Amino acid sequence: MTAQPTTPVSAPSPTGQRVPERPALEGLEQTWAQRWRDQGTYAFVRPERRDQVFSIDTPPPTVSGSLHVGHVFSYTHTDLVARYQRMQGKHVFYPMGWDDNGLPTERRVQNFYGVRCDPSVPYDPDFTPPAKPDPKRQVPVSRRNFIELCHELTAVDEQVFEDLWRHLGLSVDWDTLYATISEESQRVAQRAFLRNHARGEAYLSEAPTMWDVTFQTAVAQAELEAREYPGHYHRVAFHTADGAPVHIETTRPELIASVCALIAHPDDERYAPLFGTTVTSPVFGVEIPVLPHALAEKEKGSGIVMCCTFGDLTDVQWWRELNLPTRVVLQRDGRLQRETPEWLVNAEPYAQLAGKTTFSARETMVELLRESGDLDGEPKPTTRMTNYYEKGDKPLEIVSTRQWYLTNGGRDADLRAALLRRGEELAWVPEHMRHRYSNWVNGLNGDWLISRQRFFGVPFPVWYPLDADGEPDTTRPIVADEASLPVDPASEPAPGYDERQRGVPGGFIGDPDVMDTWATSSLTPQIACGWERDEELWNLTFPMDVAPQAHDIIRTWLFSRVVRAHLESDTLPWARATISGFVVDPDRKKMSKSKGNVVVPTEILEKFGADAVRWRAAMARPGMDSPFDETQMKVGRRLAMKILNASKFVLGMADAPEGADAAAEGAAAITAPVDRAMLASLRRVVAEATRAFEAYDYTSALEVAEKFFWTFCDDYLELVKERAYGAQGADAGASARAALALALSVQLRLFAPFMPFVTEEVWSWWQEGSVHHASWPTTGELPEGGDPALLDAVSATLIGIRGAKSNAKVSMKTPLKAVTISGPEAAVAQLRTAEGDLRAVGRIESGIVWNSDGDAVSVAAEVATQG
RNA sequence: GGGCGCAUAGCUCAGUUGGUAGAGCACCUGCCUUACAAGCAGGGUGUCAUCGGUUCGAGUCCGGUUGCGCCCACCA
Repeated sequence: MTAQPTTPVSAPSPTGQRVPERPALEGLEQTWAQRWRDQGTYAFVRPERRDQVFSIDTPPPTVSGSLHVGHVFSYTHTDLVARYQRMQGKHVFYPMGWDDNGLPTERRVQNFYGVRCDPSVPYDPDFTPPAKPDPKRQVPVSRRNFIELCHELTAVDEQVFEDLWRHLGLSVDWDTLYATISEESQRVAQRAFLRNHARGEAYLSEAPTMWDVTFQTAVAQAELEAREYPGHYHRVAFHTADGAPVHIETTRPELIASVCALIAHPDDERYAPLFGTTVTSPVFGVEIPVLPHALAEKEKGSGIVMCCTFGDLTDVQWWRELNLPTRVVLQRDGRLQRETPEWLVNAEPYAQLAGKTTFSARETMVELLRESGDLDGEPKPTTRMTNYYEKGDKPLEIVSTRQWYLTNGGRDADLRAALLRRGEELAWVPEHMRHRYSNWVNGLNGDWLISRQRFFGVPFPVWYPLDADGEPDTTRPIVADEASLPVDPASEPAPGYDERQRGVPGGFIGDPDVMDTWATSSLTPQIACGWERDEELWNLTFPMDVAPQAHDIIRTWLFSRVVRAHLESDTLPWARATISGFVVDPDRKKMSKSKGNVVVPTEILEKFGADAVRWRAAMARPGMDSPFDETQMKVGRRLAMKILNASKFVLGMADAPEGADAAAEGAAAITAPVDRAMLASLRRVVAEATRAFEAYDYTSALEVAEKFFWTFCDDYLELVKERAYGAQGADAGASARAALALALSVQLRLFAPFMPFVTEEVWSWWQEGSVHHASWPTTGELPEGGDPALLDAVSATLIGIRGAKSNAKVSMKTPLKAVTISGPEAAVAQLRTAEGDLRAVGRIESGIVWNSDGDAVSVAAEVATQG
């Protein structure tokens, strides 16, 4: 047979759909994804009250990256909760967003098209990218051309993402799709910035900042990543006035031209005599003060350290606290400046360093030190941890620049305490993840640097007046009017000015920077919920109910949204944060492109089907990393297949619409004790699954439903099938059929959040509407009075009967004789009520001896020999 | 160095308030059973990392140790 899954070949059901003769998983995803799309199954319909809504702050994936199986798992986790809440009658506000703004997109566009942005190039309306991109010779294009290419490529990427999410069956409302670079997002980001600025929370400051020399932009603390970096300790001599050497150790000899002090611990007796005196630097002969500071460590290196502007963050602190001179030689492009610094006494050697990168300058400097005799011994190899931009591949430098900052508690104890309280107020799933939040907030060392010297991002809605000399006055920024947002100060004149005054003395210039991606994505609740745009939506959805994310993003996205909502609305942005773990490779290593251990989600979706992949995702509890294992996917696929087959069997059993109607008619027909026992057992399952879901423990909800389902199939279904066919008379058959139909209805709904495709398919065979809008099952639907113990006793008896046949290595249809069933008196009494079913399933030909004895049910029997 | 988590069957993991250790996978054996062979039935498998404490009783509670993972800090 090659029947398609929905080909009508079998008994008609009440809805006119039919149960296929050979149900199959193939094709279900396409069929149902299309139908959900056409019918707007997951559209958000606005109710009257906030408490009727469940709103989700979906993480907008970075579209310039690729989705891996970890995303599939974590987005599935959110969808499980969304579907559960929807079945509980909530109007689920479940938007999707694309994070397409920012440096990652720029980088992808550069590589994909072989171009780079050069703001000095004029716009070319007919520009076409090179046919064969050459990464070594990127074509310079205007800012506007570059941004056009960014939009072009993100549109393509976003379609791929959407296709995957639809394939996976995410029940998002695609009508609420947003993008972080969209006009509306820019408007929200600029408006929020203007309000922060007006309240003094956003401010401009000139300060040493972490700087990526490749991307030539400042980087925020949250984007740092410490990596191991190989280097060498160089033991270098400075000299006291009488010529005695003072040895320091450094891994960065190329910065000796930047040295502004030597520093030792105040208690360090070795160097105490030098405090207050000066030494001269090697090669350059600069007079350097020797100063005490508690941050110097006696045990590190020689105990005395050179402080440069700027080698590391400790240097910055010393420079600030000790009021040291600023002697910068390192430029923003990562090279030493060309002009010889005026403070060098011996200026001549500097010519050999001028214009070099730190790496070659270091080599040169070592040679210079060797020649002057100030290098003591050979450089010793070492490995240290160094800060990198998480997306960069060269160590960060520290340069002094003017940047926009947003208060985040890093410099203000009161704000920090308030944000820590927000972390306490927030519900966390799992609970222990709240420590990561407080850990991060307590470790902040400054405000949030939000400006980036890049192009594809939200511009600051700010201009600066130019004085008579054409110099910008950054102390008097001109801010945009809220009504004009979004605004691009690079192409629109400042309020009160004419475009012709741009760049001329007495005129204005636009702020050239853009906001960091996080400065926009920190506002996803505001963007999605219609802040200042749609008051009704805002009141219905904000603060949101849940913010799902992986644990790597607590310090960035999660924290930054808390900051924004706190500053703007004096509230948490959502009541609860749910944290997913990672999918790691079988060796428990993080998946990454560079390791080549990434699993591509489309492949596993094709191979096992969305329901199976979702099943596997649901087995990963919140916050738990889980190793990728294909064999686990097969288990999910088998469950999906079993649901199809068992459902077909149950619905076919009815042989008439009666079975289907029974679910709606109620439990009156269900009289057989074993039927009532099965439903009583299911009643417990419903209670437990509901309790689990309410605690966001979708894994337990699935486990309990699945465990019951296999018992239902293996024991109950086998036990009652002959009776259901009518072997024990009309009433007994009706009881079985009604119980089967009710149990099927309940179980399909229990599985619906996990396996939306297969449950929807089966539902369509015999029910009206979507199972995803059916109500979550309640204990009230299931009749009281049954005793689950009877079902347990039946299962034990069946094991005994089957064991007898299995031991005899005969087929299960082999008849039994001389059967004795033993067990506790109560169990035996219960089992006798199911005698007819037991005889049928066991093919018991003789009488049964009932024996009230022992503390467990057991069966003794002989296999009837052939002939 | 600071924080958090984990350690239970070959693998992945459950184990609720302390009361004789569980599931699935894998493996072995059998069965083409009228929904399902991508199926079904049956089968055994453990010094619960380690040391100590509390207790009549500890996988579970308390303290220490070891190992692993993650986050943060760490450029002399």
